[in-house]
Amino acid sequence: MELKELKNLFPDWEEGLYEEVLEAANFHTATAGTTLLKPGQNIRSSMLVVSGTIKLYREDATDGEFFMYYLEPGEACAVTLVCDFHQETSQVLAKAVTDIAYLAIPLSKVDEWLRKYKSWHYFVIRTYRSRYEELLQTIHSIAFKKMDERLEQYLLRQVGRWGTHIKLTHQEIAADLNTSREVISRLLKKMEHDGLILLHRQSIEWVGRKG
Amino acid sequence: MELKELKNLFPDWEEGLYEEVLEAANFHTATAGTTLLKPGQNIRSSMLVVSGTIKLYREDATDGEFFMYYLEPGEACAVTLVCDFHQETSQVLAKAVTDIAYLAIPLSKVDEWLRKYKSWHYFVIRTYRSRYEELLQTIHSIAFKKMDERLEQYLLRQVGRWGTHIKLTHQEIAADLNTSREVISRLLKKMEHDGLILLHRQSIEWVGRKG
DNA sequence: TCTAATCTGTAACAAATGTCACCGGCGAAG
DNA sequence: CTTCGCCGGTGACATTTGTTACAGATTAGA
Repeated sequence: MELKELKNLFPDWEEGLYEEVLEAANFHTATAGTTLLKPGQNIRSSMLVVSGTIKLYREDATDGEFFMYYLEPGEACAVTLVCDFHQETSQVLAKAVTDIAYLAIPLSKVDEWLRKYKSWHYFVIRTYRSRYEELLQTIHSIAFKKMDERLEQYLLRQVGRWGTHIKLTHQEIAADLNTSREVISRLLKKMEHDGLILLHRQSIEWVGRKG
Repeated sequence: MELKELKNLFPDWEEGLYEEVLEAANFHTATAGTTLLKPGQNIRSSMLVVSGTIKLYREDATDGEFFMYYLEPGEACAVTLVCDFHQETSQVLAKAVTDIAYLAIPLSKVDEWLRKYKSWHYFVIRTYRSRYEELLQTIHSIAFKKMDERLEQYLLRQVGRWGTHIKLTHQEIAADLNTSREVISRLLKKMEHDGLILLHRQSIEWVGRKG
């Protein structure tokens, strides 16, 4: 992990901070599909994503899991950043969507830098704030939108993230939107009928709105 | 506002912080029903609740408003605490539910103390974190629970907050749960039938589960 | 007192979503 | 090649929630 690369990923930090991070952090890699964080697990370090994409779920014993958000390069996991304030074991599941690389920061350092580096402090707050906004957004969708709108929004985000060729099964989409596979199949079929998408096996192609 | 009272409300702060807060803060009061924060309004100060209860809504131009949470004495509004990092005007509506008293802290001080007082920093983070947890909880309810369960949960929280005599109209409850009055009436009637509550005019009495 | 507004109850219906049953197609493992 | 499991499609139906339309009851105010 090079200094230059780090500065690129996190452009808003102060000078001394980069060096400290490089020194204190452990560089890790993992292959697609790996579970990075299990619910109930004690969190000892925080994650800064270097490359790849991570998916975060909220786990619940009774009702299953709930998709929270993606983590991308240059972002940090808000949950692990502040989870030690009460020694809590956050009920979160993190999975690598692609092959990934990340820096693991010991929580003691996270804490130490808060006082030492203003930019780190802001980074933490900003991370939290943006996640908060995202959650509000999600709530808004669930509370006010119907499934067809949510699905379209979901697909559009996938397109923005990985291009017009969406490699997801109906099952996976249904899981992310907390509904059943049949409902998704139904709505996708309708969207195909409306010329928004093309349905292939294991994948969907976004062709957008005509006119 | 006395030092002793302040220490009581916010027991986890450092010594010098109390004095600074007393000096920098403006003490305000407002009567029940007052709108304390309008969406789009520029936020110049953060609120620390001294007495009474405040209700926070997320405002949206197209789909109306969404009830977020209550603010109680000893708590701070997470939204106003960090809203200036990008000069944003958060889309939030705050209303006094009861007569209230609060301290208004200039945002410059909020920022200054972050670096000066570790306990203040933790206070801010903790505030954010607990709101985050609460949002997750809310999402969970909306995503997984049906209306009857949500209603029961809602009523139970009211009971915990203000006692078994719930002074709310069906209309108000419906607004908080983003549904229609008729649905609430229907479900309440069923709950009465099941012996959970007694319905009066303008109010509901919680009698709990038998056995 | 009379009137208007608000609150609650309810029936009937519409729409959205969840569930069940079953089918055929495809691909991986043997 | 055959079998098995996952993927997608689809129809029928149940359930939940939203909507419309009213009616009676209570309260506030003129």
